[in-house]
Amino acid sequence: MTAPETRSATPADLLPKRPRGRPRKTEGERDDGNRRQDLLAAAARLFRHQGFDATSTRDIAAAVGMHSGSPFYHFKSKSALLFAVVQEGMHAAMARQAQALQPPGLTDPPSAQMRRLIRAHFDTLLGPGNDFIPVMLYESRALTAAQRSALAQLQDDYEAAWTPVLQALHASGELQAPVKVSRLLILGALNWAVQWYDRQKGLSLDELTDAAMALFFARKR
Amino acid sequence: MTAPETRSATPADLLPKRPRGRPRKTEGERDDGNRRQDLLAAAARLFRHQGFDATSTRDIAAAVGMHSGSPFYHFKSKSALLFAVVQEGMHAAMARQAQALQPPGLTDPPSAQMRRLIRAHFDTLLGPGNDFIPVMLYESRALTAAQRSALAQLQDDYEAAWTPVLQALHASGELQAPVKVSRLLILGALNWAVQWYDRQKGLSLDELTDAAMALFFARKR
DNA sequence: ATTTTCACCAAGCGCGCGCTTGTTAAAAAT
DNA sequence: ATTTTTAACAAGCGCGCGCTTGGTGAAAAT
Repeated sequence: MTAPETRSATPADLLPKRPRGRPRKTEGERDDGNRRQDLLAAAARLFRHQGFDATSTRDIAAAVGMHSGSPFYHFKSKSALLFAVVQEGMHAAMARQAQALQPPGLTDPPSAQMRRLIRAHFDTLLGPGNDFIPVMLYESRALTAAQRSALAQLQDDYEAAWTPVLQALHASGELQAPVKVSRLLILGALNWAVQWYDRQKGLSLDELTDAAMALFFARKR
Repeated sequence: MTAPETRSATPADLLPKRPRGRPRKTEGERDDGNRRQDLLAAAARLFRHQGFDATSTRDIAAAVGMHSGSPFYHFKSKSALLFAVVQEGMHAAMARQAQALQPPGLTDPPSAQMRRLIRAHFDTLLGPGNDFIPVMLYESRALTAAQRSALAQLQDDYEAAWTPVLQALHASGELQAPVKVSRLLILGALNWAVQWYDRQKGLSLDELTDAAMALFFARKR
């Protein structure tokens, strides 16, 4: 009889029995590391909904049909896995932001640029399946000091893009509060939406963006 | 030789050796339960700075000079201790809010009422030694379902006070976005300040309140 | 045909955690 | 003077955690 691990409730007999060894690399197709991606996605989902500490590496392994030790082949520690999640999230967020700011949009009025920045931010935060950034916002305390400062660099880059647009809005009188503290308060208002926004509740991301614009910026005279 | 507990690094010999038994109740003075208060304050501080899961009940006991099992005399579980912390925080917050709204302030303009609401909220969030509400905002996931719904009731009461003031500001044109989503976005912006506000950094709570008012509300014409 | 590499399984170690149980000393009540 | 109550100590149990180590079958490289 094959003994289950320690006393787990997930006996080996019930697992999908994936084939061992190398996966097929069909016709030069780059299929490399897609189990790693599976682990990242599962970890992000679990970290988001139960928190980092309340999620065991066994939970993550089970979610992708592995045994408890196997994730450590792909990530050298649980915290390295968390870091990979937040890094992935930030890279996606910056790609989405770059798309929102790319020409020809750079030439239209500051308020239109701001609307696209906010809309992109909501996509990143609240779009379907986007668990990576919520995890970053609420679980990064579990990172090591080195990982946290690497993350802070990415966050600075992301937030820096907001400053020139806010300065233009301040110059035109549409933004009445100081630029620096405005950026902090505005991003706070947006980030907090993770706590209450529900996609099924009839408020679309476009409507939410409209509300935010109306709240923060005066109509031009 | 008195063996230390299990393998702890806190041998009984090094603890302050508090007197056992009942504390003195000097001349009818109500001194009851002030060790319980010590535990609450220590737990709030530790929960805030290291998170609930990363704080052991041994940490909390050590912070008030107790042995590891003693906190369970005052609180029947770690999560009950967390609940007591957030409950205490909410009661203090509502008392501070009631003071901000008490007559004769109720008769002055909505914008002045709103300023006092925001200022009171910042006191609750960012005032010195106020760890209770930050713990509530970021650690309530560790509560049981029953505790969470009891907490939600208190939060609803607290937030309900904002609605009539926002409605008045909307009616006068000072608030341009819908009231309901405005309340969510505004409270988000304020709550997020816990993440970045630093009392030593030269921005006072009054200045912060000014900035928030300028950001959210248009000057009356 | 043989060797090497990859991606996992199988088993379990040691540690720190929340919490319990029995005891004790001082204060309060009788 | 005796009993009861209070607030803690002393010791440790059992469990689940992160992580490790050795093995193994299939694919890839030679």
